[in-house]
Amino acid sequence: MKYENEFSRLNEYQREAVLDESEACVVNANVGSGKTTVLIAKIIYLHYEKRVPYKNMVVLTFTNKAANEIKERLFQLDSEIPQEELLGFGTFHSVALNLLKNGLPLEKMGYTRDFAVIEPDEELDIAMQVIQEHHLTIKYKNRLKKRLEQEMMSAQEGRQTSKYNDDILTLVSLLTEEKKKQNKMTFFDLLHVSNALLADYSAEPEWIIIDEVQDSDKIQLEFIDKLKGRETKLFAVGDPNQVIYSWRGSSINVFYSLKRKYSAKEFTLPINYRSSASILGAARCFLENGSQLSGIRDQGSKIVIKNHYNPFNEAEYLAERLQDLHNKGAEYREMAVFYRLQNQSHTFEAVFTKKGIPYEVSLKKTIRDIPVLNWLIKVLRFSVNQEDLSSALYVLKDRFYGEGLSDSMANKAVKQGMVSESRLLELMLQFKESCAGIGTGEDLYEYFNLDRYIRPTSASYGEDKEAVDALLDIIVDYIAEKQMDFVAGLADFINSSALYGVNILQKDINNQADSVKLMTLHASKGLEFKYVFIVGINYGLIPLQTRGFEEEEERRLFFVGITRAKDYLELSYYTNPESYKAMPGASRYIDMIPRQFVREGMEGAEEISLQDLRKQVEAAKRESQEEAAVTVLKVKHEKYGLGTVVSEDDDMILVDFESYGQKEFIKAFSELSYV
DNA sequence: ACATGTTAAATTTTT
DNA sequence: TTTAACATGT
Repeated sequence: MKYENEFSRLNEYQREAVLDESEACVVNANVGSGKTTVLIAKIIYLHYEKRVPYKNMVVLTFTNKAANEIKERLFQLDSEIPQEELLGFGTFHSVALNLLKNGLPLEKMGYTRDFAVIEPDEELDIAMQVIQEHHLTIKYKNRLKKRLEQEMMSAQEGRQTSKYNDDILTLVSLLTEEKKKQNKMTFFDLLHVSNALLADYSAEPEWIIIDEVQDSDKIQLEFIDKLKGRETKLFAVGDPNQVIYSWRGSSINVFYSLKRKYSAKEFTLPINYRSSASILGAARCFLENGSQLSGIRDQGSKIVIKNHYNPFNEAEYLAERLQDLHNKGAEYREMAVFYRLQNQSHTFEAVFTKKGIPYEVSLKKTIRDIPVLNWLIKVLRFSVNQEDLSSALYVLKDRFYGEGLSDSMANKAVKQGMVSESRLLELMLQFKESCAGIGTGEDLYEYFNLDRYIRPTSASYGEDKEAVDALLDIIVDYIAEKQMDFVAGLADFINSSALYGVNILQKDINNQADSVKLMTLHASKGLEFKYVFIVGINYGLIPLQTRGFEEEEERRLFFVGITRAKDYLELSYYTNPESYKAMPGASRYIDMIPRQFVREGMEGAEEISLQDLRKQVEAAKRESQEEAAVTVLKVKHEKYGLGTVVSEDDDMILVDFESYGQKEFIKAFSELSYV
């Protein structure tokens, strides 16, 4: 039988975990040790050997990508699995959504079955409207999103007081009511409402299987607990060394507390198949105390440590280096550049574009990032749900698209039913009755008379129309494929687009394209590349210097980064980081790597010690300072404008500004750029 | 209404 | 360090 092949490739550790019979079991899987392989093998084993139907399993992942990977593997064995068998397979949020849509008595929580899922920004819009309507006093409104998130979390933990003396608690309860009234749930609400309802109504799956369990936050753990019936068995895989999202609510202890809570048997997957011995040797220095990590590959090429003068220099060097690798036969898709902060990508983008190196920046684009689509989605939201007043108000009040009504006019039209104030409002209100004849994207476009409302005279018209056409086509196709009634299908699309995203810009997600990947260390989790370059390893940047400074997490983040590399790892730092966060010179993390795994400099076999490298760096620094002393250095500052450098040392820089006079800055914090 | 002093926060990101 | 919002004073 075909499925048995899945087991023959497992090593003894993996097989032991898959064949295990205990009620609850956690797998402590080292980086690169075949975590997903074991998880999928377990599912296949349960299904084919133990005859557990897929619909009796709940398989929880954190990303849609991971969920799709698992489902795809199952389809490879049997392409005929019906969709509804796999409703329990997906992210925590999508599984919760399916439970709410198909079973849980959510009327008890003040919702109806056709509720809508909203993104965080939309909740913020509603919150602002609530604040305005009830004349609430809220401090730090610019950080409301973060504050709301915190308040929701602390309400979850039963805390009733807030840090500031304002109406935030009133806002939270009014907002909760308003969301119920408008029949909307945020991502948080999906789990929160599910948890509340699961207390009385147990779904009791036969098995709960969890991927990357170390990333679970409080509410997700509660979801697992509520979902788990007396007879439910548990299988969870994770790696305590890869906790990099504790700032989002996961904790390092999740793995062990789960084990204790369910008296789970623990298995370990110790062998890393991914990386060369040199890379693993370095990685071991960044492990949690007491963790083991063994590999099976040979030494491989040593880790290269490079020093560059500044980010621009580095980008120029890297461009050449990558091109060189490519000329020698390596594919661009096997190469990746990791950095700590999003905005570090700009230098690379500019230089790579100039040099014609294909690249892709990993940045998620959602519908909300494109203003015209953000507006259009709200038009559709109100059209299918007339309780959704906040969307209607947004649509009418938007200054760029639609009719651009004033606050009071829009309120009159929407809340007091003065429909004649707005043709667009009429169209939205009549949509449900009039949409019978709509079959194509163009029909939808025509119905709402969108040409008039997306500003045909504006410079962005062409681009906007293209985006609108693309989205409308995607919507119509989606409804056709699901064979749903038009209105219901449209509502379903809006929900799933919030949860799974929509690929409007196909070129952004084309994984087949042979391009270098640029991403933050966080985004690199779960991926692997033949050649990995980690840049900007300066103290202050890696590890990032912050106020609530948790070095442990930064160390794990760096660990995640270096363990992405299969064959070749290159680390670099700047002499002049040109960022107020970073200090000149190598981060401590560079020194932590044992010399035996390191080859310094690129050319030649002779090894240069770290000491020598430091001397070189010092020399380069001195050189550049001497240079600075001879030639007059011009600098630019956002606020003070142009100026010349009067003097500088390791820490301070004194600048004479043309229109301000002299001012001294601490180098590490000043936002000066050389011109 | 405007001027001046004080305080908190800045980053990573999936759904 | 820098910024924006908040707090208080005239």
